[in-house]
Amino acid sequence: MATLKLDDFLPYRLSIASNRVSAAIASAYQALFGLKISEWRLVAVIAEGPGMTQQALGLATRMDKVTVSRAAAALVERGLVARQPNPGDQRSHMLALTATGQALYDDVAPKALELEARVFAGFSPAEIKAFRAMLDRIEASAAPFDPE
Amino acid sequence: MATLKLDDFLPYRLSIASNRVSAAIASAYQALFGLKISEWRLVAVIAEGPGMTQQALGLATRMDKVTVSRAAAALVERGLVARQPNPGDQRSHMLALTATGQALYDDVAPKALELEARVFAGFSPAEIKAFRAMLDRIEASAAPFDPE
DNA sequence: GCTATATCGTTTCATCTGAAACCAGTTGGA
DNA sequence: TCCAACTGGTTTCAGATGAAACGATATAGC
Repeated sequence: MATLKLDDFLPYRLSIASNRVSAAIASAYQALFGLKISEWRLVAVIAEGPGMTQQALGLATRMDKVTVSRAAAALVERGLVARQPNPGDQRSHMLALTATGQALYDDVAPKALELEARVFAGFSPAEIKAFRAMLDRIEASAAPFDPE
Repeated sequence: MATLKLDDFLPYRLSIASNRVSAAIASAYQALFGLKISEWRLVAVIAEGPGMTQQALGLATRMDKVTVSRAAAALVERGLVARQPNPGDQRSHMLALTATGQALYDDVAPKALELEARVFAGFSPAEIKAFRAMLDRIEASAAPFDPE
């Protein structure tokens, strides 16, 4: 009979570790900038490459279009993001950071990197590289089940 | 100015990988056995060591007591778990698998291990060991932020 | 061109989640 | 032996989530 110790079950460990990290990040962003993770992700991607539609943002952040829609609305509401008309398609808009949004990003990004550094403190660059590579492979091998 | 590519941000990658794996497992359990992940975790822990209270189960599964309460109620309702009185404390019960519950567990456990194997296919034992160790360290270094 | 179908984004709704209030039972201190 | 404070567990409530329905625009086939 197969026996299974929950603590040895990798999907469980992965989930616990990920939830802890997410909770840490979420509360830091919320406290420091009033941003939810979904909003922060949008800001980061828009900063990388302005002028994306929500659909493109959804792909880039792997988030549901509903989540993107709500996060974008919140950012526009707060004046961090502006919508420009999309000449080629009137259903969508191009999103870009406002000056305020850019300033916020310039403020948030270092904090994010610092948090990351804190969580992964004590890992050598080689270990981090290996970890990243494993996440890629896991993501790929679990993707088929995930409709998205 | 610090720049941050979302795709290079480890907490993000960790979250995506974990969510994919969880989604895969959740849908498999739901389809095969009608179990949610919280319910499955309870079954696994109760099988390991019967006669635990919900409070102990919460610690063992790192789940909220509300989640444990609901999962336990569902399992009792389905006749997979039975509550025995706890002689030392009438507020709580000792939970154990029924024969049906045990049979289900015997059925579920191999499938779980198989799914895990599929997701982590292509990883050497050494890689898996290293990965597990990194998850432990991440969990520990993110824990201080997490009130639980 | 005109209609059928597909797509972008928002809204609705049903579900899930955990914080806080709650009830029942337990414990410690006067 | 009381009663105040505490603990195990359930219920309530408010917020978050995503599937499905929707409105508006785009596109393809005729």
